[in-house]
Amino acid sequence: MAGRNLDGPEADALDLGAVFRALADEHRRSVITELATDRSDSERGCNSFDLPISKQTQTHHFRVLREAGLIDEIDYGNRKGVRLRRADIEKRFPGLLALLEAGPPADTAPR
Amino acid sequence: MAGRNLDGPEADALDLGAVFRALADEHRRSVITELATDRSDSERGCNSFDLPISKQTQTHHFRVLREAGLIDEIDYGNRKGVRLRRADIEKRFPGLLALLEAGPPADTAPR
DNA sequence: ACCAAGGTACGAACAATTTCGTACCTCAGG
DNA sequence: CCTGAGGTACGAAATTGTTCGTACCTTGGT
Repeated sequence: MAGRNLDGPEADALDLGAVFRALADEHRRSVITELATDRSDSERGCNSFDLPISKQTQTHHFRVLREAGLIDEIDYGNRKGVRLRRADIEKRFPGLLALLEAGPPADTAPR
Repeated sequence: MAGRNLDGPEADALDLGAVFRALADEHRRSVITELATDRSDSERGCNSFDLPISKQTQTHHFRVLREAGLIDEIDYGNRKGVRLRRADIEKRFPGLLALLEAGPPADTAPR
């Protein structure tokens, strides 16, 4: 079965406020950072991120990410797939994903 | 008298989480967007943004922006100046400020 | 010395967010 | 058909964030 896409906003309707609010949470930002780092943009399982939070809370966070337009969620009934909306994000907010990769505190510059 | 700079984080220590949390609020984002749009980077008075909130709340928001490293606050005693830390932001998170100018919902594409 | 304007400190009220418990749904595999 | 794994719905508790009232500080002007 092909799995049905749960709907988020159109590419042109991505709202910077919603995106920043979504990325303000550490758990959600770590998910997007991980997705952004994988240049193959392959679909990931929802539980492949091992977040240190309950599954109910994960449901909440993935919903926030989808409603912000950052990910697609594919519903297979008893499991769920996640895919980064890289093209849409890059079109609307070019460079945003690159920031996430540059995000971690500068431990890379030990003077 | 020259005014004393209130201290925020070093340029290298800017944290993406703190920055996103700071920009997640509409009032704070509007301030940074306004500063980012002005390429002269001149110092602004704190009350030149006419935010629809009380001055106590403004104090709170400007403090959040300073602690995130986005602005410098210059204390003159009975009034305060604000300046965007453009160079530091661009160094640590290149392209971030450009996103703010591209931020408003796409009303510019009426098909 | 006084006052008004701009700003801060502290604290409380209010609102939003994060988290999880309980109960339930869906599908794959015996 | 039963069970287990993965996921959602709903609601409540806890945490965090926003807002402002009251009181106070600082400086420039009168």
